[in-house]
Amino acid sequence: MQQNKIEQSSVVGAAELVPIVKGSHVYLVDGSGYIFRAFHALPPLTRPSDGLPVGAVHGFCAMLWKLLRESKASEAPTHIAVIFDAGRETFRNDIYPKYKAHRPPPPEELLPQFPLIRDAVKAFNVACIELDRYEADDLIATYAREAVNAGGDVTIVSSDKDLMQLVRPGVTMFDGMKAKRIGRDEVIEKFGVPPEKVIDVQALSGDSVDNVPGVPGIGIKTAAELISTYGDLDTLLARAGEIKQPKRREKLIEFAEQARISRQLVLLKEDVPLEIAIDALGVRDPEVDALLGFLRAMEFSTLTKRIAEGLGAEAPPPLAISVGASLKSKAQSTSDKIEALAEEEAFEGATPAAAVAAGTAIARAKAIDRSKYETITTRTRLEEWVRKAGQTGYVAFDTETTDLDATRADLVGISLAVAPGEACYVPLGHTGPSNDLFGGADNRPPQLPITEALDVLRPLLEDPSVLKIGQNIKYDALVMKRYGIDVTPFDDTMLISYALDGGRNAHGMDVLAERHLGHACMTFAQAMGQAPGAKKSEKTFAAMPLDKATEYAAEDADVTLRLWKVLKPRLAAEHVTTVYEMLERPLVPVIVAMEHAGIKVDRDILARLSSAFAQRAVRLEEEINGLVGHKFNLGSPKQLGELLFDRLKLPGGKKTKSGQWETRANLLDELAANEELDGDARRLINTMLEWRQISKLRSTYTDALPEFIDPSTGRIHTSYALASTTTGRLASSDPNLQNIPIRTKEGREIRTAFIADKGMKLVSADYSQIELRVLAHVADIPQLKKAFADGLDIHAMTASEMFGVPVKDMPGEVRRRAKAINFGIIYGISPFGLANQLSISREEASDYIKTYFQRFPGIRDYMEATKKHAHAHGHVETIFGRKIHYPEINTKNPSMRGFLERAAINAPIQGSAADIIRRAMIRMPGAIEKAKLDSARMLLQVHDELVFEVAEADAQKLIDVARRVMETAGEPAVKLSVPIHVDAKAAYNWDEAH
DNA sequence: CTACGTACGTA
DNA sequence: GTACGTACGTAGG
Repeated sequence: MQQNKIEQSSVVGAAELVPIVKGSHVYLVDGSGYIFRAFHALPPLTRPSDGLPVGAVHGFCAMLWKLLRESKASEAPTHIAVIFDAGRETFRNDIYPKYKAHRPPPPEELLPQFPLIRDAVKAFNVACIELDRYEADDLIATYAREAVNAGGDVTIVSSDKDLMQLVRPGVTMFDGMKAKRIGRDEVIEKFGVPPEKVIDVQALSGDSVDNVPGVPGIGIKTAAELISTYGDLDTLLARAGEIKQPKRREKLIEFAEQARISRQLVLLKEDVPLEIAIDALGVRDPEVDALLGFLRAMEFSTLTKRIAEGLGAEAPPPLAISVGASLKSKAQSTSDKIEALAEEEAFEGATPAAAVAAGTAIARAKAIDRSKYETITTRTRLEEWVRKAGQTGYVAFDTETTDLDATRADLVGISLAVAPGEACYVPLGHTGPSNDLFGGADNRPPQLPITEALDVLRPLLEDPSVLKIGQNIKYDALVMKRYGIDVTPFDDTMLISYALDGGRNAHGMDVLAERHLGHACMTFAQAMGQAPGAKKSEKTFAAMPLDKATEYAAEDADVTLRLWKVLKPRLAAEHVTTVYEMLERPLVPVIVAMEHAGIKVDRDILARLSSAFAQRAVRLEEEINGLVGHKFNLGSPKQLGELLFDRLKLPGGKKTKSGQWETRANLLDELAANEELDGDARRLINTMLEWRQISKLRSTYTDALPEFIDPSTGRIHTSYALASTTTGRLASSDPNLQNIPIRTKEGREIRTAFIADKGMKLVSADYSQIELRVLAHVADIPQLKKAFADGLDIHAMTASEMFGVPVKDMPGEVRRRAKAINFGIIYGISPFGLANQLSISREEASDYIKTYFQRFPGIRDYMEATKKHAHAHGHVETIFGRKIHYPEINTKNPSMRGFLERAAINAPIQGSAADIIRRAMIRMPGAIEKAKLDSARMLLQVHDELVFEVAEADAQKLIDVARRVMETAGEPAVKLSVPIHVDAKAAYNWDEAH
């Protein structure tokens, strides 16, 4: 959300084109190179309030500012761009697949800084450029060539030796960190040859970091000597036989081709198809508010001040309380405090543990007192609160509405909190108690008109320099979006808690308040009171009197702020900042957009199905009644169980733990397959199963879904819970669109009711076998990895390994069993469960498992290691570092322990897959925008599937984009050692698209 | 009206 | 054997 704002401003400035002429000076900054160098060369720096690593961001901002403002007039840039590497795969991998293959992933502290630096570039109103399949170096080479051709000068801001080949008349390099120019002489000093021969030297010497092979045994020194003697690489290779040293001669002859490939790898491409013309890179003034807002949000106070002065603007007040700083300056005066804050860049910060302690102390210092909250009904008081929040730099924020469903909720009020105990409530849509049929319009309490209040609040809620803190802020953001307000930037205490304590506790506000503040929140029911007569469903917040509403609403904001104080510092202390910043927080605006978009549903199709199902159910019911001889409630498992096992005395009955007969579908299936049963009994059971299926489809889907269609748009807006599962998966509700039927013919018909809008298509893209691929990767199983690399049928391969059956002409039953075992492994297999699934004996299942582990000992080792880790640490982790806690895993209760162990085995696999698709979703809007697919929107997520809507003509293009984003979603943090495959299809309804 | 168990839809 | 949400019947307030 913050990015959007900054992007807009840079787009505005991009309108004017400045052609390159003689005297133009183009600065091309190697962004990726700078990030790595700054990260390793500069001392680590963390944001005081939350410990987010920002050292590279700081170094980058300081360097960029210096370039823009402090270079000598003769060297001042007329054009400037910062250029980044787009992704891991480039055209060089087509030439040489192993190029840069051994690069380890960037360190954890660096990951959150990549997007921040892109934001920084935009905040400076400087063009931020990257292009898929090309490295930053190629873009730099291309821009440099264009600039020189047009008569301009070029400064490449980088110290990367790979760029030295570009130095020539008109092109120099500048080391942004050492503030040192690199010209022809410096290149000769480094390589022993002039710039135009650098690639020949590199082709010989290779580069172990980039995995450029070169010629073994030849380093830069020897290479330079050889090239100087023979003139260039081709001549050298042609005349290699003349070389005196025998070793060197042999190597050069043997590896001649490898040297030529190496030259191709190091040679920069000077004719990249540019998306942004060089004329569009003209230097623009920064947009003051956006830039200072960004710097302040990073909490660089000295730099903010310096840049503010340079821009002739007032420095914004620093964020009031960095936890560590406030600790340090406890007994100081306000002015001392501000002075202390001004030095916070030098301030190393309290230890993370001390920051946590301080935050907790602040949050708990003042008791929660509902009588102290202010009700705001005048513009002046509201403006005063907005000013206070602006000065503080953060504000807890909560909305009260008429409905729990944000896509249909109307705003009733907004509460704010700026410090523990300092909270207010702004009523906006209270109707007063409704004692009559007219909604009590006459009793409407005095309130600020909603449009006026929102006009005052909007600048605060959209202020890039003020952090808005919410508890499940997705809800509030969605409500505010419908009132035209973008809440940005934000933190979410629910998501912070989820990153910290997933598996330890739930993350609703009442649970968190109880756990972290020892406070029992006022419940909604308490606030509403037990007004007699009124039905609960008709009680909305709008009817609540203002005094009660203020106590309830302002308490929520107060509690949210206190929770933030307690929880935020823990992110850094417990090493999950990256999880929060990379997997949780950026997902919020994406989900808001998806929920807001909704999916079109054809009411008529559902209605038709519903009545067809109803007729069929009646027929089946009559048939059953005929067979049984009397009526009974088919929907009652209790009555059915008694009928089948007590009255008809059918064999094979099992009881549930509450002593009831079990009547689950797969049990009835087996019963019906029993040859000894008489025909009527089997007919009864089969009819019963059919009735259940049809009734389920009708009640859960065809009858229920139309109720969720928004009458004005014809679309269904589900709600995604971001913090309700233990593993990191999302959950969908109201309605749940993650369990729309697909397995049976009747069920699939329901999917045909999910349709694309006029002129549009639905695109469904789903990961193939993502969890098994994750398993192959994390457990490092050679056969599985090979099978995926070769694109084999993984279940057939498993069967073949286990039973020695060739894959060709394998009986379906054999493959089915192997498939069940593969799933069983993911679920933390047990003989009991496998036996149940396959309807075989426990002994047989036990044998299967034994055979499996003999064939894949690595899987057993992985499972044992996971269990051990869980017992030792109380948690397991996904490949992205998400922690899933199992505090009870050492319980003495064997069946419970077994359950938790299986869950702990499953969690890293399911959770890693969930993290991968989260990353894909986070990147998707940007990728769609970059591909100029304006018509495309992401609508749904079903664990391993994403559903989009797109103009018919763009469907194929979207498929390409979605597939690329999904298949590379783990990178660069994690590159799986198996390929990831995504299937995608477009059609006019969900059934055909899947 | 709520809480729980059972059944069943999805990945 | 993992992870969910919803509908329904039933027991108890």
